[in-house]
Amino acid sequence: MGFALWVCTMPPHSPGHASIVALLEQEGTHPLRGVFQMVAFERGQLLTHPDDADYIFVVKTGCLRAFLLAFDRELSLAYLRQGDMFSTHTRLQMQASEPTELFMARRTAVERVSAAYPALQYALIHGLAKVLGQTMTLLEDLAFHHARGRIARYIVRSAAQAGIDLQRGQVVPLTLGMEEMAALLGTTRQTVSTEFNSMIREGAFARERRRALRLGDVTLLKNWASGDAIRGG
Amino acid sequence: MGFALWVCTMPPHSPGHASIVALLEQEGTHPLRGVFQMVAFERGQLLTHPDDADYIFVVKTGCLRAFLLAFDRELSLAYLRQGDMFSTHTRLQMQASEPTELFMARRTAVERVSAAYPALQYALIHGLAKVLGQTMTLLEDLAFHHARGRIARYIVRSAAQAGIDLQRGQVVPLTLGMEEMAALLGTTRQTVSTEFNSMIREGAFARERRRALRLGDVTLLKNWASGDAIRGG
DNA sequence: CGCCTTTTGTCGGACATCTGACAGACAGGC
DNA sequence: GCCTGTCTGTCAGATGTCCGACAAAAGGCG
Repeated sequence: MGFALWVCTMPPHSPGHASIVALLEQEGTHPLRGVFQMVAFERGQLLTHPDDADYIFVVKTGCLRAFLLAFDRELSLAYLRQGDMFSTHTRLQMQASEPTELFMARRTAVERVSAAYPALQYALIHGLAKVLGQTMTLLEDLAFHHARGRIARYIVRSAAQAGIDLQRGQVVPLTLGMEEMAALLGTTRQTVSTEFNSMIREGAFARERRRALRLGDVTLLKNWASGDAIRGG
Repeated sequence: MGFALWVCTMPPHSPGHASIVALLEQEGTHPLRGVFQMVAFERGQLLTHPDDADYIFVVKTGCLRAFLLAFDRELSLAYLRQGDMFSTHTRLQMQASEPTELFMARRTAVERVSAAYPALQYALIHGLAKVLGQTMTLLEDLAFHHARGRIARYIVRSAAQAGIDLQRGQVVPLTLGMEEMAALLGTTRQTVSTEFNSMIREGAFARERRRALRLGDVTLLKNWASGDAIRGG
């Protein structure tokens, strides 16, 4: 059943994630309910365990931010939402970026039952692929793009995730504020704010509302997203 | 069989990798030999396939460099050596950094037989974990450390991989030259060269020979590796 | 509607790194 | 031993970003 082979190749945004949540939400004495417990987190709360055990979790509602932490800096790697599955026992910190409910289970318990539930395996691969994909994107951002290029790439990704074509007049919802965007793009909120407003002044887009923008000259955006290498920023 | 669950938790440098190469090297009509073919690459040669198919490979001899490519910049993620298994169908480019022999198989064929060969699954997890671990290290380098810190961390890792304590007088072999080190640390060879020589002048180590150094004041090295955040470089 | 908290915008100076260029050292081949 | 190719060392100037600080805007609550 070498589904791990897919980790390297699977696109992160595959459909069908709600099935694992539906499976775990079933009432009664469903066997999985004995494996997973539901835990709630407030906004800002970290995912920690005193015994540092190895848990697998599924996001039921809300949003978890996976990030690296060093000194007093944070680098966000991914935002995990409903249906996303991942592990606590990594180098990554996890924090609820809004009120969040998780299904949690010890990894050893999940291993015992996973062969009988393909949806579990599918969810894990999907979660891994999502973080891996975002990790590669982040590496490209940090190694090859200046701040403006990273912002442009984030906007293009946000449009794609919302199923919106890159055309003048379209409204692109942004799920992150300035500070969160800075943490995801590996820079500071001052740099993001300054650059973002400069891009608006150059006509690439306009501010529609707090967390949405209306596209303007999309050629500018595309050029910044693709052509803006560190060379000749 | 949820061994994919281990991807998140497994330390990348686990023992026992030679077993997969020994298995694949067996003579005669061993079933795996029908799945894997041996391919040789010259130094500098890229791993490409005209049909862009999805292959799994195991390094038999030599070394493959996995890297991201953008414009004319490269960012190395990992050097795969004997026993390391990985996939061609990722965003990563692969290049032989010395003459190299691989066992290669189509992913679909590997999936059909992997349940019968735990060594295959083990090798894949190990390969994934190695690249993942190195990816996290690289993200920490790029996001949190200046050039000097990255060099110090690379030296500390090289010492650990060679089983050498960080003590004055010890000789640490470095497997990479300046240019390769720069590509692995996400900077330029001029920056690495300038910084490396400055670290020598400050007494952290001395040049033993072309690709080895003799440790000096290891407190300096440790401080640079751990304390040198982007803040207050 | 006013107040408080949070988020965002902007600034000048400091710092880290990149860049193209050039020169020297080293290794391998003839 | 010489030549060539590769690798390494160094430089000055340019560029991008960070930083602490301060102010303004926005949102939520009573």
